[in-house]
Amino acid sequence: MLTQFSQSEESLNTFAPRLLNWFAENGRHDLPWQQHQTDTPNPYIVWLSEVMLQQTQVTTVIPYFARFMDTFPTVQDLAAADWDTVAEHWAGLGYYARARNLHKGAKQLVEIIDETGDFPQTLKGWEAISGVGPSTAGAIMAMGLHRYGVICDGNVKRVLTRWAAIDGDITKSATTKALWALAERLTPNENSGLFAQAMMDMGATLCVRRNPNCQLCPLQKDCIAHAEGRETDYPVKAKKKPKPSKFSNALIIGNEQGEVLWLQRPDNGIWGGLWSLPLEFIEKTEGQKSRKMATGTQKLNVRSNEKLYETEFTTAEQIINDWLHENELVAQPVSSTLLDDAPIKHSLTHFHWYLQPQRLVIDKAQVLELNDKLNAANIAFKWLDKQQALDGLGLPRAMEKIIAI
DNA sequence: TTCCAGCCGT
DNA sequence: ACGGCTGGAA
Repeated sequence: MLTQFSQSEESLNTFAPRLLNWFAENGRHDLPWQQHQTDTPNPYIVWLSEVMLQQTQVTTVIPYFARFMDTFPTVQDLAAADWDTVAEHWAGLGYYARARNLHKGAKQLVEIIDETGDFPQTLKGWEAISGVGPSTAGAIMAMGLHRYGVICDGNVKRVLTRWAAIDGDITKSATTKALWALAERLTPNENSGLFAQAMMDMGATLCVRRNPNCQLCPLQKDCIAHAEGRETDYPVKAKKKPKPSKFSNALIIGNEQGEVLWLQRPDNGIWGGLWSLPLEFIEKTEGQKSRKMATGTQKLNVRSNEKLYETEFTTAEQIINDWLHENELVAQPVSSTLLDDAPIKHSLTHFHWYLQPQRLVIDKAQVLELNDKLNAANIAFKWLDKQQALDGLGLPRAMEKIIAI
């Protein structure tokens, strides 16, 4: 079965040489993960940088990459590290499942290296590593091993949907398939690593989402979207649903030494594996806030739709919320201004989150009681002052915002 | 202030 | 098909 492409054979055949020529003369060659590149490619550097770059821009990744390479110069160093050290290095980059998969992947890689003497050498071998999917595996094959590899990430999809006027929704599997087929058709057998870098660089610097710089583009003469003046109509994506809003109290529970209680979040869900203040989900309806009660303790009127939020309590938060309620302890709102509450707004993938810091100081006996309850449930927790928390814990940005008040 | 991109796991 | 985070741009 011959796949049909909207571009001519001539255009398909000259795509790679035009792009490679542009990259050689105008591309970026001094990114940190490129500087480390020599005639002997380093799969560790490519794997680490590609995972960091999966959902994050180059300028954001640069300092994180430098710090990772400093602390974990080899995959063995990363595999041997404690999770908390890895989390602290990743904190702020977001999508923390990437960090958990990276750490797990390092252990998988070390096991393979111990068995075979080297990193995986095949696409399938890399795709078996946690956190490595088809595009990252292709990038590692091409740039990390100097073998043949095809990438089809967001940059590539933007370039190709414009150049070939592919107007299917790129979130649909049929369109994804077509884009991969085109990417494979265009990737040269030689220098697929340079080609991958060139595609990503072109997409990131010229063929950008808004105001693409078509004048400098080596693909301009046969770009269908450009010919139609419809560059920004591509790529086609389904419209997004509006995000709902959620409201939570972030409990700053202090002891008499001025230390605050921190909880490690479970691996799944928001901020998985990082540290957070205990959260107390609240429901906001028609301007009224009502305190959310954990299962089994509700003495207040329970609304019929409250179950929607129950699963969002972690076990630790249920214990703390129950204990506070039993002891009739109520935290007081902390305001950045004297006059009114100023919740921290934090937007996540599919909802906006309003976090209201609330403070409460408990005495020595209460601390011991709470510690006992958390220990009994095997909860990971720490009492730390602000600076200790900032320096020693992997904190999500939202927590940094809260303790900055 | 609001909107948006982005790849993998489940 | 959906959830996950943040910084940058409009």
